[in-house]
Amino acid sequence: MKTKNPFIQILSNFRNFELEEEKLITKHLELNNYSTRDTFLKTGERNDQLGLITSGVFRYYFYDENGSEITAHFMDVNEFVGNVACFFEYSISAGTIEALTDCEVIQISKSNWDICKNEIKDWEVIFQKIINNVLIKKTNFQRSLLNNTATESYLKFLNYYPELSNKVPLQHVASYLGMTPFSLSRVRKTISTL
Amino acid sequence: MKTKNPFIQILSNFRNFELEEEKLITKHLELNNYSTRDTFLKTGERNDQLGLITSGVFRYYFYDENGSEITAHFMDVNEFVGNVACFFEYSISAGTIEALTDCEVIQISKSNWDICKNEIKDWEVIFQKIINNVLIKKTNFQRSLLNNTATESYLKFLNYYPELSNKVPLQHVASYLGMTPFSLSRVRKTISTL
DNA sequence: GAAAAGACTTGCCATTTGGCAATTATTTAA
DNA sequence: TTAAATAATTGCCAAATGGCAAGTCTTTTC
Repeated sequence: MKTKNPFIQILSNFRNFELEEEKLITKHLELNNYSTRDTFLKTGERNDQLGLITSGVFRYYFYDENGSEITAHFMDVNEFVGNVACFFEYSISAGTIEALTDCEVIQISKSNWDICKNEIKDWEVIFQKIINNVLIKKTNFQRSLLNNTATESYLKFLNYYPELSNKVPLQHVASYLGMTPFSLSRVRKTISTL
Repeated sequence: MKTKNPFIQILSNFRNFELEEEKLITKHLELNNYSTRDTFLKTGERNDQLGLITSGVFRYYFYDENGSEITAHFMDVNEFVGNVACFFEYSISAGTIEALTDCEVIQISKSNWDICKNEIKDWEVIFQKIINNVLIKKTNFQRSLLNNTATESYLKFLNYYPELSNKVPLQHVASYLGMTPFSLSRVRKTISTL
């Protein structure tokens, strides 16, 4: 039996599709490869692609009011890559999405997405639910960072995203957790001697 | 001309409703009053009500792994009150929603919501979008707290939720921002002398 | 309206984290 | 393969925040 397209697999968690529907969806998807440091989306651009990561890691970063670079999200295997707010609202991205490793992505353009929306029942709701779940998870995690020490935050990160710590440079993890690279380096040292 | 029901008003930002639809929706809504310190939802309960706040403020709080009480959300006028994750998934709430002032709420039960879902086109998508927007806003705000000093965080809070600072006890704002009440008290002192 | 309970402020000191410079390790590019 | 650039570590000190106790102010309750 042929292995299912991972993109459809994710959607299938919310509803089963007829073979005809699967074909239609597949026809509107595109496989893309990114090398380390390639960008999926740049600041100021409209985000007209949404992709499911089948290998690799991306990060989303922007510059805050002091000009400091802040890594606000990581996007890992089996997660969607894209600035979802921009994708759905045709708005302009305030940050950049960059590949931290070589990546493979199954992606759909906004125009193809709109076609599927008209053809496939529940299409929009399914995506909304997926995004909702991601956001709820993310909000809860960020909330937990606010009331923790640096060490606790990093331990939670390790627990929450066990895959990421090996793939992502320390400086970006530090930024993501809201601490300096110096602090994170010290935290790691402390943890390693436990 | 009769003033529109605020609940329908909010939904109308996403789609216009026929008069018949509005009647149907209204029929499934209920007006409720809460006194200060009444609970909308308790830890361990299933959240089968979703409400639009027409006056007053609620907070959502839970106890973290150290047993400290953490205020994770405020819900103000024109926002929805409820644990949305629980509402849509019939799951059990990990925290309590409590009225911080006397409140008036237009609410809908899950069973009535389900009825509307079958009767009103786009019903589910509209709610998903509303929740999505709230979550995106919340995530961005929380993210900004991670890279700020206590004073900056409080100034952002004032800017972001200008109404709330007068209505909400200091201790809960402090918890929300991830600092101690002592620190927030000092921050306020500093700010007042600027 | 008085007593009690709870919330907020402030001082003092401890702890945590940040900032910067110097050093080492790792990655990139020629 | 080597030189250059970038990233990570570590020491030292400064700044920010936390913890606790005492005192004041506010709210609740009887």
